[in-house]
Amino acid sequence: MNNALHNWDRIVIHADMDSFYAAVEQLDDPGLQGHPILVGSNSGRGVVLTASYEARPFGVGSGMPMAQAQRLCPDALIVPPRFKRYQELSTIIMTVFSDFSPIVEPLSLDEAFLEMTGSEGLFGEPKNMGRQLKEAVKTATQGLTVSVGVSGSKYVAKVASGFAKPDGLTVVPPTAARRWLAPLPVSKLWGAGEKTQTRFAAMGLKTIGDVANSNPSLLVKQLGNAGSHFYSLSCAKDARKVKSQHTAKSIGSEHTLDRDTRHPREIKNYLRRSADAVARRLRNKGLIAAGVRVKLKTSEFQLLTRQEHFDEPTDVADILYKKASVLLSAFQHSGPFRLVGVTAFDLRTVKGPLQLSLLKRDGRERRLESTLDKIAERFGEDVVHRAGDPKTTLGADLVANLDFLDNTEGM
DNA sequence: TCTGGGGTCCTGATGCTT
DNA sequence: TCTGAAGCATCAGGACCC
Repeated sequence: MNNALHNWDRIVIHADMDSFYAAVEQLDDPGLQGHPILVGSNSGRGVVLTASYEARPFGVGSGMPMAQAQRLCPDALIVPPRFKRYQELSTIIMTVFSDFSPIVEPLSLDEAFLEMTGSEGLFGEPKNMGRQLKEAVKTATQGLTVSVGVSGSKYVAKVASGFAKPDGLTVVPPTAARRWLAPLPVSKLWGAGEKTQTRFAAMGLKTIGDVANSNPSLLVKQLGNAGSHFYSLSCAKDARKVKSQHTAKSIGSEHTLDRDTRHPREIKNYLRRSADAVARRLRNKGLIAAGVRVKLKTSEFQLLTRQEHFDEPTDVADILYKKASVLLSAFQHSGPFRLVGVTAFDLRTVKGPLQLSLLKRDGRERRLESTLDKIAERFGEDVVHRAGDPKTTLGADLVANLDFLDNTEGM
């Protein structure tokens, strides 16, 4: 092993595509290359999703209202997003990542952590790992660039990947991490947004080094548990593992209205649209929801929520909608509202939802559970998931003929 | 100037159970 | 049977991230 590796207990890579949506648009349409472009909706109340690097010197960035971005950069071309295409390229990129490590934790379509500990034999020292990863992504996507950070923890790797964008490669050995972080502003602490930064400022803490040299018990007193979290990060201590398994905890759909409204009928139309979208996504992912939450945003940007559990988990749009409509009447605020949303939460994997609801009626669900467990044992979970879908032959069979279940009792 | 949509996690209040 | 405390679950809201 290389001598330089003696100080590396862990090797973590954070890879982050450079202005991903905008780069994809420029890749697919060479006429856009070299021009400032803004990906996002140009209508009504849209914001910039991604600005190309040509647009950024004008002060334009993600999350900025489109109207404001256009004023700052009048020559910019506005391109509506094509999420399907971004998803396609994301799949290619994640496949490249998985060629480098069996443990990949995607954070979004365009970034991920890779656990690289123990792969020095394959890819050489950390810097070489980063170089090869960048090259592989560029080749697989026919030209997209990725910025890569390599260090001994997720946090430092993440800060490092953003250090030399675009097309950067920053390697921070674990022993140098605390020193490397020290001069950076507190805004680089993961989880410290605007509010927290204001509180740090009030405490006289401007840099990560200031936080690392401060009194941790004072931080806890001022910021609660987050105080000790930020203190650990500032000292480059972050033992969180890279996790390849991700299970969704909630699925939501929300709409900002073209104009604010206080009319229940209009709001219910949006509830219906959102409930349909959520139910579709639940079914696509083979999930059912045990509860639903309604979200309203007032004209003054106050966010209000009401939630409730179902008697039994569901993925049916109509049930989501009906519960959401009931919740709507529980809000004290009469509007007007600018945003309406529906979120399904407390998600579970489908285990024959249709059959379960049918059998619940005649008290046979426990038998079904054990039957499905047996099927899973013999044929794998995937078969059980497909059995839960009435569109499949197996699912249809199960639904059509409940006697099948009785006959499989002795399986 | 005027603030999207998809999420996650945390905290404090409240209510239920033991 | 009543009551208070402790523990836990749920809910609403806030903050944050991409």
